[in-house]
Amino acid sequence: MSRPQPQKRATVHDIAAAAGMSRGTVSRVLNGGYVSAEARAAIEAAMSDLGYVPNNAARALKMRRSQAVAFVALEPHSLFLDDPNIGSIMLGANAALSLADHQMVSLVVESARDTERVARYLSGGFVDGAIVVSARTKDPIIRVISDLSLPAAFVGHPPDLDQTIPFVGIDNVGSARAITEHLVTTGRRRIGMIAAALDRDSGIDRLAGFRDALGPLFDDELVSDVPHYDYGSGVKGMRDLLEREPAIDGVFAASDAIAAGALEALREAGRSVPGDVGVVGFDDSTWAVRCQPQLTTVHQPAKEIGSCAAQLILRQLRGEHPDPGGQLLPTPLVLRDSA
Amino acid sequence: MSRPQPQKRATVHDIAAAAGMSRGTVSRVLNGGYVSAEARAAIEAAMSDLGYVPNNAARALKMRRSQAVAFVALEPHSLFLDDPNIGSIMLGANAALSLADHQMVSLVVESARDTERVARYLSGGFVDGAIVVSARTKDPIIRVISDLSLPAAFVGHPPDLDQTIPFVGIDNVGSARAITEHLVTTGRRRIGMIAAALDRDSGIDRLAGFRDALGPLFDDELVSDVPHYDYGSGVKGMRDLLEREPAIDGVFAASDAIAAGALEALREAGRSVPGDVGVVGFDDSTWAVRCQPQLTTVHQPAKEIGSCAAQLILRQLRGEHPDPGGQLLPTPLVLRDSA
DNA sequence: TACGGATGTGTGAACGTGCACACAGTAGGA
DNA sequence: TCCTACTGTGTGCACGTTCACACATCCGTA
Repeated sequence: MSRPQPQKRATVHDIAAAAGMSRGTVSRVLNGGYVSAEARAAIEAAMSDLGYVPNNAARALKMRRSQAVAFVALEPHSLFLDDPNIGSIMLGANAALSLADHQMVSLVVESARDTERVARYLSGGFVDGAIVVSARTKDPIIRVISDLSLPAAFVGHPPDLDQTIPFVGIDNVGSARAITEHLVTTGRRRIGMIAAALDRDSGIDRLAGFRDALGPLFDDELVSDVPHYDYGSGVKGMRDLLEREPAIDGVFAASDAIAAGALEALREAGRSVPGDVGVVGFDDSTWAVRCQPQLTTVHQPAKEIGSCAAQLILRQLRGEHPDPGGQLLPTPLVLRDSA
Repeated sequence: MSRPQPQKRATVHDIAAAAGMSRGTVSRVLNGGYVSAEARAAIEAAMSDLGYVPNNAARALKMRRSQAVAFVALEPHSLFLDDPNIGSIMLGANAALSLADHQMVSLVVESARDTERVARYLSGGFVDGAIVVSARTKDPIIRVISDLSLPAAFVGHPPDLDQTIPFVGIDNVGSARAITEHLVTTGRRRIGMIAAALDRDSGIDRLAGFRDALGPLFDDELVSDVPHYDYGSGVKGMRDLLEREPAIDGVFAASDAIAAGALEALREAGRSVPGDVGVVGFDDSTWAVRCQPQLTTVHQPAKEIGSCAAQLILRQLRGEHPDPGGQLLPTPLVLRDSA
């Protein structure tokens, strides 16, 4: 009696009894099959009378399908702050799953406690698959998914641990190379980078692309590395670069938020953009159009990434085995005013 | 054969057989009860051997408890853009639920299609309760929750439809009054407001508080209303106000994002802040410290709001009936440089 | 000796579904 | 006339779990 039972709800039995039919017929009304018009009418009347709603838990148990897919956001705290794209990725995934009549459920993992509980949740039959955002290689969630062979898709970077899990992302190296080349071809010569999150693939790859594009022009002294993809880091990073090389005339910021911070630091220092210094960002987030001047940047197709990840799951649920190589989406350059 | 069955997983039966025990004993190992040391050891060995994970769907069916609580975000598209607090609210709720060993699952409702599917999901026994963010009065989700008498809590504004559902929020009227009074007491005389979202309670209440605080100083001409709580709206709203009243010396922006936009418009117009014009915002979001000058604003305790909503659910799950009046959290003024 | 309580274990039923199967009636063709 | 096909309906079982109950053993005490 300590735990009050939730109020009793109508079941197939109840509406079968009310309609004077058997459970089987009710089931056929719900799931298709031969049912006479009168029987259907009687049953539908009973259903709306008693306010019947099918019990998903029972259905999932029997069918071994829940029609739900998890969207697992690891370290969301930093994600929400650093990456304005996470919301768009979620909405993209939701839209795609929605079309296939699947429910997306987002789970956030902040603590070790969360990790364990989410692992239990994923293994428990409440979801048919999982989209995992920004996992680190070592993350225990990956092991669980791998052991369970739960249909999964990774967003952002490949799960080194299990090569059979597909992923979707962008070509960070190529995109960074392309936007850096834009700085070069517009005549910049002393080009620096504010590199962030060098403990993640995205951070490492953007730096690699930068170095790649500059070739002999590359100067180790002109790379300032900051911990996060955020505004504050941008301010700090830019001040740092200005101190090291006052003659700097081009900057590649590893994210739009960082670029926004860099603009602020440049304004402080009395440099004009793009006159004295050309600045480019990465993400094409809301930051890009908010800045003064608006940012030239790399467009991240966040919505498409989400929907692509969803497709990877749906395909696995249909029994297809997507090629494990992973999928890279195009990232067009967006030319605005900052470089 | 069109739909491949997910791979067969170990059940209590399997591990009972492997350990030479009965299902009952296995259940007792999992849920507590009298079990001898040897039996426990044998069963635990079998469990790790076979990689056993309990099936939540079956447990939920039998127990009528899923240990999961939904976090329903209505119109998340505008939320993610407008309200930087939604993430913090989520994390606050998750932390509180996590402590009670409940899984939070976020559901996103964008389309009519989503509404229906989420309603089904909520009624289906996959969750024990629901936290609903920013519902409008007419939202069909409210009806579903009400009909089901699913334990629920609303965030942000009271569900007019069903007064038995508790809510948690802030005193928008009082907070707006307080911050407006700050403008008055610091000597501003021609004070305007950029009011947003006048189709929501939050928008209406903030305007009411503003009017309240000004009393005879209030001038209808000095209110510019914009659709959303975002940066662009702030720029537009401020330009509008400057045109109507060039002598304006104080502005209450309905959100920090709007305030940031207003600062931009003021800079364009060559006004200094706080010298010529004092500007105050609302939310104490990341915008507040990013701006130049940093914003004087109203602190929204987003994390606490989330955790408070979670508590309201947990309390209902324990069988208590929280007073339906709702709960308003304190919103301290944060004095920075913009006014 | 007999009894009550504590400890340990097995068994059957139920949670609410969906599906395979069985059955009944009708119609059409060989 | 019989066999088959199609439509419509009812019944039993299984999904994997928990819980109530029955049973079994051991101990201390009346």
